[in-house]
Amino acid sequence: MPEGPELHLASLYVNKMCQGLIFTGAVRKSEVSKAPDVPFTCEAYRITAASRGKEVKLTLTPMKSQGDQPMDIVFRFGMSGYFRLTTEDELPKHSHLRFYSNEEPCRVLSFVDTRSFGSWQPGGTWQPSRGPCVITEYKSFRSVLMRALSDRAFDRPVCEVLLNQKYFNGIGNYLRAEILFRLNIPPFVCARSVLEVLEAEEFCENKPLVKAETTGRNKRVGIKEEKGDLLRLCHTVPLEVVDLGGTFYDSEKEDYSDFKAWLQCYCVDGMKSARDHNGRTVWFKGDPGPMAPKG
DNA sequence: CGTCCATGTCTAC
DNA sequence: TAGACCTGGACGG
Repeated sequence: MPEGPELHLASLYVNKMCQGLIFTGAVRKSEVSKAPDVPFTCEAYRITAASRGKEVKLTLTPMKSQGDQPMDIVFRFGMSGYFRLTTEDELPKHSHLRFYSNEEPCRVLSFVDTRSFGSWQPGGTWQPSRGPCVITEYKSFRSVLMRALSDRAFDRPVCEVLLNQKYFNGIGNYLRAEILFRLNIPPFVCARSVLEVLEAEEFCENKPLVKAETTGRNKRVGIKEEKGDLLRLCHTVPLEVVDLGGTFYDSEKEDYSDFKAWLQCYCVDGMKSARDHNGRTVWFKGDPGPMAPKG
């Protein structure tokens, strides 16, 4: 699950489910987790969440200022992380970090991570090597990127650069496929050649967001960029998944059918796939582009 | 039973 | 660039 949209949905989930809840006691770690202990204990505290790209920050806020300090914990989700609020009886398998409510019987907010590639950092801040969030910081995402095009990082194929979290914080393997597919951009063209022709942000900021279903009039007139350019789609395509959100993140039974129906390219029958230079599968349609790995 | 694959980093040679 | 870190589901024999 976890690319930018899932992390953002996770923050919405925590804020919704924990609104009005009071948590108490220590933050507890599973026996098997090798991640750091969270040295926080408090009689009564609240939990709120925020997301930035592929990170979620939980803020634990003591209710009475009796010397207890608030604490931030920054999570990365690896390949399988998510949050769930359950009763103690129904703790999910692989619940690795737990926050206990003061209810009777109590409920538990769990960080669940089957494969344990995820991580957390108590007292943490957003990872400095990661750039602005494509979902929540679009404007600065765009300006940072447009000012950085001389970076050798952009010598790489665009499909690989889209996974570089220094510039595309929140984009992952399914989003890169969906975004490039929408614009018919071959995955293995040089990233800089795609990006250097884009307009500076002031020209794009205030353009109205045109929905995928355009009017017949727009089609007839042939308005250019009705979908937006590559950077705009790095914002709007993840937002589509966020809007899908409730249906698969919020429900108890994991139902991916809406999400699967939303995918147009990633793992879709009839699409091509190839390994990129980092060994990850990239999905696309048509021409792979000139920088495709040989063999 | 086995092999391959997975929405991601992270680090060592 | 290759391997490490993990669990589990799909599929083959």
